[in-house]
Amino acid sequence: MRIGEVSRLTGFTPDTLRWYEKIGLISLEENGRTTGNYRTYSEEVLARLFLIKSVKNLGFSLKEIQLLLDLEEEQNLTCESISGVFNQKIEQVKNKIQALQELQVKLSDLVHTCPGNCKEHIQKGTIK
Amino acid sequence: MRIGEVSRLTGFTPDTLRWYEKIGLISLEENGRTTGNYRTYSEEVLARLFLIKSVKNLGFSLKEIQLLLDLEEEQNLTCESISGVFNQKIEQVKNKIQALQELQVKLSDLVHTCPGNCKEHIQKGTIK
DNA sequence: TTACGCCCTGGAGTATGCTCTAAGGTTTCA
DNA sequence: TGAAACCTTAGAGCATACTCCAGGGCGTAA
Repeated sequence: MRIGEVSRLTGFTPDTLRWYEKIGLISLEENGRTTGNYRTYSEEVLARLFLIKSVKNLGFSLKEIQLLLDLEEEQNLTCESISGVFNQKIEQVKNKIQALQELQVKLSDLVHTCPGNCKEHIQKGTIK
Repeated sequence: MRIGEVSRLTGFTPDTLRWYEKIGLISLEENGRTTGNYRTYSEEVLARLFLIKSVKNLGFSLKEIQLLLDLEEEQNLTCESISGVFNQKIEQVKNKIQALQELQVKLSDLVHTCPGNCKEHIQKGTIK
């Protein structure tokens, strides 16, 4: 399978596929090129790309995805290891939500007390 | 007031202060240099830096801060204009919170149904 | 054979907001 | 006078995740 078809199947652009290869997220096998030097993708690599895609949609960075792929490489992709990684991400997400909620409250307060208050606070930088 | 003192007062590093000047977020007056070519900061600029700092803490990008500063420049920093800008930001924050909450649910579901489910879903990229 | 689509490479550019470096000039204090 | 602290500039580098480009080669169908 050449890069164009993989692109259509996965939704990643050819540029992105080449990029992922460059940073080591995927790697083509020894025989991963045609005589004309075109990349060929095996079913395994395709599966890995679908993995990357779905985990990416869960908000994981490429670095975090790499860790998950390393686990798989080492045959350590167990329930426990997966749960560990995911729970960590859940914590991160929770923290981010909380920070944003606090921010929302602060912003709303500012807007609601705006007349005779907001502008001065902004100009003097006295928003806490 | 020279850059070092402004740095101590505002918490911005000298590099950051020079950066803000370069991108036009602040600008020193005509007489904003000593004979030795050192920057001097007026009280107005200092106040503007405190403004920048507090608005930055509310999650505004430098570009958004620039818009706010432009309003001030044009004497249009009224309750209405401030509320407009802030309400827009509140919307953004709300949307981000919602997206993260949905993500959290998805992640939690995955972890809770993990045994006999999670690994396969991950490997096959069948997480919805 | 030729046209067209697909693919290759290395390298630059994008956005955001700094941060660091090199190589020098200025101020201040003892 | 000399050291230490402070300041100057232009330009490169960082992190993230691509995206685009130029200048070429490959594959296939008419």
